[in-house]
Amino acid sequence: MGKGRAPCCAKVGLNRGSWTPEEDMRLIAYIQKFGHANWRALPKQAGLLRCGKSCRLRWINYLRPDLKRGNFTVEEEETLIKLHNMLGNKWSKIAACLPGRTDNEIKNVWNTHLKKRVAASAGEQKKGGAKGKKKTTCVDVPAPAPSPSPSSSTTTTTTTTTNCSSGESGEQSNSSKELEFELDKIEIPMLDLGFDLDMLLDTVTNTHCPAIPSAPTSPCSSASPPCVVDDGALLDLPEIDIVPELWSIMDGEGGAGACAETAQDNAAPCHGKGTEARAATADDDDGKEWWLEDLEKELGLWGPIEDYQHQQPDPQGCVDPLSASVDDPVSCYFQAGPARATSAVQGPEASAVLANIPMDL
DNA sequence: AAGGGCCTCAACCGCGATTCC
DNA sequence: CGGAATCGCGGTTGAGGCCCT
Repeated sequence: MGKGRAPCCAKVGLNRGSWTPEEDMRLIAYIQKFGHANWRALPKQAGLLRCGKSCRLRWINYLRPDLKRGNFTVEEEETLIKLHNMLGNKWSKIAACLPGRTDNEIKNVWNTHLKKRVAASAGEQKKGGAKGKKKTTCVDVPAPAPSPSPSSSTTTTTTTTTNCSSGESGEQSNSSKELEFELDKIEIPMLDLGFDLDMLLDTVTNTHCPAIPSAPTSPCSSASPPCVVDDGALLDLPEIDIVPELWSIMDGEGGAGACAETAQDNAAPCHGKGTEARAATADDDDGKEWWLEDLEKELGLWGPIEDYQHQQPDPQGCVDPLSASVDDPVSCYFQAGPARATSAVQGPEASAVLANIPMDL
């Protein structure tokens, strides 16, 4: 645990609060080009007046192209309940098992909906008499994790598995057998999720969900090619000209001067442990459509999808002269969709997508 | 129609874990 | 090996929207 923690963005006068479409676009464009090998250096490189943490959060929770949007399905909710039963508040682990959902989203859904629902149903079960021993201890009543699990948070991390098993709560300390044992006890009716409990187990123990169908491939997994849009063809992102004092302040405080250059130097950003995607590489056009449409709606850019579908023959993706003029990089990007936008960004018309990013960056 | 309360969710904060040098 | 830098996680907050009275 480092002692020299960098100051929060608030302390150096960076932007906070809601993201503007332009900021989103900058972030997307940058990550599409260079990945996110260094979150701390990223905002400077991308010309964003945000701290790296904020950028990371925005990308992971909102801009990532492989995100699902909209309400949780019943299946997802059931899965979430089960996983929470097993893992407690390990939102990132749970998120790994719910393709397209973020830990933040899951946390919100749990806290706002499912917790109450589960508590209510648990209460009803109690009233109606605990049916069967297996439920009384395993229903979602988060219990403090007694075990000194190395990965557990010291704050209020809870787990629900402790009552059911040996007391070893950490997901990493649980053997598959133990988890299997847990799963056997879970009473929630198993829905047809397209995967079975073994898959879930695999998921839980490996913190990712290779077995779950339709899970978006993680473009940035260590097994995947590095998130370089076009290997060897990285553009030099122009230096941004925003309040240089700010960056020097940040560099000075964080001693990140050396890091500041890393993004550009990284020919293969997002390599190694990167688990967040750059842009989805899956050829899922339907997925792109909803992703695009939803994101456009979010950013107030949405128009009938047909409008640009007709124009898509243009390989650059920046096409529709009416609703997606190249003067509007945000619109252009979202109309192009994640994968398409990738090529759009790197193509000759990259300047269109990055129009608002100073080209001398 | 207006006001107030409730709910949702994006974003922030702080800290532990991990990696780098 | 130890310290620094960075990442990632989980808890919390607050603005905005929705619903009820």
